[in-house]
Amino acid sequence: MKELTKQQSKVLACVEVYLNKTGFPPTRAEICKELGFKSPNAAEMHLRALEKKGYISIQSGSSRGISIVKSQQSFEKNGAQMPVIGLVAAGSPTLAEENIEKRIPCDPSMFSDSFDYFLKVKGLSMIDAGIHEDDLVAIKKTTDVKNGDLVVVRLEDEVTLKYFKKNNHNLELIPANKDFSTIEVDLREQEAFVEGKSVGLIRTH
Amino acid sequence: MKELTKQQSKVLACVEVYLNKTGFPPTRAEICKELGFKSPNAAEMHLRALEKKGYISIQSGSSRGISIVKSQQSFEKNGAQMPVIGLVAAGSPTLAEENIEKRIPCDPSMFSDSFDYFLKVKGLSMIDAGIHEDDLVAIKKTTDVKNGDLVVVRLEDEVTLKYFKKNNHNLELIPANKDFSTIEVDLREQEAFVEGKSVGLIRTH
DNA sequence: TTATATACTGTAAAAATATACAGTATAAAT
DNA sequence: ATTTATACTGTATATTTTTACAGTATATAA
Repeated sequence: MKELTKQQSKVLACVEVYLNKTGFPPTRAEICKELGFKSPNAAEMHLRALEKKGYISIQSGSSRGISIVKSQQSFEKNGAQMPVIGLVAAGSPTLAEENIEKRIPCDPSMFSDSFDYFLKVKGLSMIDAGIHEDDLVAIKKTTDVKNGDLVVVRLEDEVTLKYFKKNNHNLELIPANKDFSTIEVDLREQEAFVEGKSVGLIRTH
Repeated sequence: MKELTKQQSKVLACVEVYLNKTGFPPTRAEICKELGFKSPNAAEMHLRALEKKGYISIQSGSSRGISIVKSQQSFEKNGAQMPVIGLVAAGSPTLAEENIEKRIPCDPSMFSDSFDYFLKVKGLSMIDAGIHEDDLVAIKKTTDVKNGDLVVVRLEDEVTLKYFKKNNHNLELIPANKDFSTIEVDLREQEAFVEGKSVGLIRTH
């Protein structure tokens, strides 16, 4: 495959980003706007070059008739890359780039319910539920949880993975290990934030 | 999610097929041609209905500005669908269609090593390794296994998932549950076929 | 010095496209 | 008997979009 010039590479990336974001390809004018060109012909020329080099194909006469033949990066591959977040002691498990340990190629719909990220398990508090240290628990971001759900809860600056049980203002976070004790929270005295619930688990052997 | 009428369903399928084939969405006129309508307004009305019901979104004023919000089938998935095979008592876990319980959308490279299928775990013999009944163990087809690997072995017509340990002609298949005992095989007297080894595990909560 | 390739601006026209409006037809519901 | 929902045809137009053409500028190679 022929090498791309710096500008051609930018244009290809622009098309891929647009496609990812909207689900359909950009027009010449939209590429121009994104990359700061002032003439649609600038985009046109780069697209023609990309077509000649085999990276895209252009359906002549069709609006937005661009399709990616060969993605320049592993970018927008086949499947999604789901982020893995460490169970950090301080703060909530956010999807900010600096908290992402790595990404795993898999489909967000691989479990019965969709999920948003993997949480890497620390400690042995859920071992009797077959959840080991370094297992990756698939978390769906939601506050809609029921008693008995395996949930991610933030208490102060501590994030924990436990079974959920709530009666009025009394919240119990129940471990699955007899050496650990249930965390009891009186919601009138302390706040607790439900970050999400587990919909599945994966482990690498 | 609201139900679709027969025609709306056809139009949505048409959009998905077109998108799969070309990489960009169809115009109203193209939908008409595909489905035999004679007025672009026919397509327009169906698209509006699909938008109202939440199946697609339409970027107003943009040509081909259709994006799929909720695919009607699991159709047009990009990623692979990995087969799940039950740990059948008789015969080896083959990939023949009749043995496949279902398929899970995920990437064969999601674990450190690639795998070929999921094996659905029966029984509690590996529970101390955190492997529960109905967990899906990702199996890589190989005979290249080392002592300590978690392997799928076939003895006669029995298939089992155990830890592997071999010294000369003495093979031990070790469970992870003190209520089960190690299976010892003298390879001079009985054959044992290594079907593959586990590279990971997934569980749906 | 003269090409040659890259990288654009600026304009304009033809073609593609979305989309509104005015109808028609049919089956089911009220 | 009349409304309501679905499912279209047919036409027209404003807008979007592609795409050709005529230039400009700069760096590199011959």
